[in-house]
Amino acid sequence: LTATAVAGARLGREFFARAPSEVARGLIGCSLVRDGVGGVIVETEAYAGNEPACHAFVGRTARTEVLFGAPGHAYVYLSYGIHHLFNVVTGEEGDAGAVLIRALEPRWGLDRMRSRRPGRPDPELCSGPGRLSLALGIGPADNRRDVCSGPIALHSPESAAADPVAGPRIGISKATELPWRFCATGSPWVSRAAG
DNA sequence: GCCAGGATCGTCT
DNA sequence: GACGATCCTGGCG
Repeated sequence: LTATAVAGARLGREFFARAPSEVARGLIGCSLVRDGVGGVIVETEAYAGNEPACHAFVGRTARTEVLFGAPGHAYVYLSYGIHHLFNVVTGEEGDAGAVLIRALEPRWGLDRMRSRRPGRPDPELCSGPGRLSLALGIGPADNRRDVCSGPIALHSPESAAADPVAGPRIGISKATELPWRFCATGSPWVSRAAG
């Protein structure tokens, strides 16, 4: 088997200029690739500026400013002092929101992923937001980067996929009632089985 | 297989 | 000075 090129079109600014929950749902089945290394998105979460689980809920600060900015830019932040989590800013400028990419089905550049995560079996390469950042080499220097151009790219699906499964977001303590986690139906590559 | 606990640091009060 | 949008390890059964 040979890895094939990404088939779909690169997502443009307008794709991200919508409510975070719509973008999160729409990103399931799309691909995320950085410098030839990446895979198919199988798990996302939406965060909106008007609900307390979102970092932007506290308003504009040095860290959250990017969330209020133009859609289609990366928001990368340090979680628990250890892991860098990759998000894409959504909504019109001035309207804070983002989508956290939580898991990928690894597809391109597997050898580079494995060398970045020595000793890990393939199912653990990208099955979590911290894990996929390691596998793709995403770090703090990528914060605010435009994903509509440049080395981090998102592409539309090669073919239409089944509707994602929606459920509560993981690892948060506020606004847990919102069903804003989306998983590809039946995918074994998610960080946890979909509810 | 499951669960409890620890690592580690930027950001905000 | 407290708190995480997480991950890994080790103990136990």
